[in-house]
Amino acid sequence: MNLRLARTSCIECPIRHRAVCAECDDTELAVLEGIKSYVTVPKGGRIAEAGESLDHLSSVVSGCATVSKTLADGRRQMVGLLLPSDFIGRPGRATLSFDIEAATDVTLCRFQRRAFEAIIRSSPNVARRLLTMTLDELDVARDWQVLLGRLTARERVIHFLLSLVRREATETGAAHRSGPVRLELPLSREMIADYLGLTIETTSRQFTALRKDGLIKTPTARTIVVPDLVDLMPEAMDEDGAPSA
Amino acid sequence: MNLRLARTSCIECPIRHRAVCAECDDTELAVLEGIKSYVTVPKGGRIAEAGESLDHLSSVVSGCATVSKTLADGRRQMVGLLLPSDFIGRPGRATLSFDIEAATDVTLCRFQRRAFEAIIRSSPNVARRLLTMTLDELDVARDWQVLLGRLTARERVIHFLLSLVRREATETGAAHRSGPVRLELPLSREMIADYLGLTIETTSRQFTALRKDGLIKTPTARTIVVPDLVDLMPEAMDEDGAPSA
DNA sequence: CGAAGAATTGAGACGGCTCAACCAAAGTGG
DNA sequence: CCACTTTGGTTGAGCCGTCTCAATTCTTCG
Repeated sequence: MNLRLARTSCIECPIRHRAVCAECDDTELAVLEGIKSYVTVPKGGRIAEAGESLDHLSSVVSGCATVSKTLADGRRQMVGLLLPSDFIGRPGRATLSFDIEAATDVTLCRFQRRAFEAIIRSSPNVARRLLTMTLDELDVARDWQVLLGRLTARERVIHFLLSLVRREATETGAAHRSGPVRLELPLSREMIADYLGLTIETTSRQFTALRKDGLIKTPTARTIVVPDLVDLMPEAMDEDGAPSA
Repeated sequence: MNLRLARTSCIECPIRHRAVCAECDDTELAVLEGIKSYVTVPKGGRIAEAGESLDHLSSVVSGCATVSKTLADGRRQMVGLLLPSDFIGRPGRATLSFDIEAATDVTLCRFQRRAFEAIIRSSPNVARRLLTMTLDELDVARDWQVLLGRLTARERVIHFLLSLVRREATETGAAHRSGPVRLELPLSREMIADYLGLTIETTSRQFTALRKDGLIKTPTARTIVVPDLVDLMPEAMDEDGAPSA
């Protein structure tokens, strides 16, 4: 399940400025460079399992992974989506509370737990960056809680689509809030359902409903075209009447 | 809305060993001692509002506060419960994304944002502790996501009760997993409903159902007695068949 | 071309929501 | 001190959105 990649220099790393290492100076980067190793997990592969002990921490370099929990009777809820630059693992604790799986082929930049924990102690830049990233994840998790607790199926799906659009926008830098947008869904319907706390069927029905309402087009099941974002946004039901950034 | 308290020494502070300052040495503690101030917010008072800029960070010393978001049409979802030793605010960012309100009278130990951020930079013990606490909060938020996305009303209420029991246990140190337990609910039915992503009515009905099933007794609306925890736990539906710690 | 997996669609059941009445406890004012 | 209001909680009846179960279509890939 693992495939060693050619060593890439941190300097030309695609996630250099967004990952845990974002605030490192050259010296710190050199240390990380020394202990890192790349690994690729194929689509569908397990990256980590709840309860099992992890001896590597890592950053997602490319691809998309899911964080989820499965109940004894099979009910499943996704609680996190890991994209390039996101961090996996918990310094200071060996075990994880959730399953992590590759939704697409995923390339990881891994660090030995021990070595990384030492770096955190010696390099406040890494520690601070990790704190910021964790606080951001906490905000995401809490917004997700609002979605799961209070939004209707239609609102959830719209929210999901808008979040993908927003992410794409921040990645490419293009900040268009109107006009047509094309999306490649990184997740299957089943995964989207697990993401949104719905069933596959309800999720699918919402997509067709949105299509019939002319809010989206679906050239293929995995491709969504939004003719005009402005039509979608008023239905998103964000907080308190504030414009949904 | 604020009431200044007599200055209490950090040494005899009830949350000394669990809050952000838990890992501080005497020198660091002295610095914190110098910049802290106590404030009490009465039950129902707003501690902070989403979007507004906060110039104090603080620890909850006593009482119970809620973190929540309200949608434009009034739907409300609680996303966090703040108890003694929990931290409020985000170093490195002035604004909060959620409303924070006092569910009971709440006493806070406050620090000027600027001063505290300086401490974080100079004292890795505080930064590390804050990272650990944030990671813990993230785990809580994600378990909460599972509850909101996949559990039935009955399961949610049972989960809620068990989480209160567990918290009480860790506070007092007593770790009984069977036998009668008495709980004082810190939240009204409305707040519990917002916590669980349900309506007041459904929440109330679940309490009566549990009472009729003999799993709990309700001497008053705010007091729950659990005759035997063991009866409640199998219904909690925790992950994957693992015993619900 | 056939098989397996993914997605869609339909029909009916059910859990939780809405709306509304009712009740108990705690203030409040004459 | 007692009617009146207010607040928080419970209960009931009916509706609606989502789930369940099942059949069908579409897609991918050997």
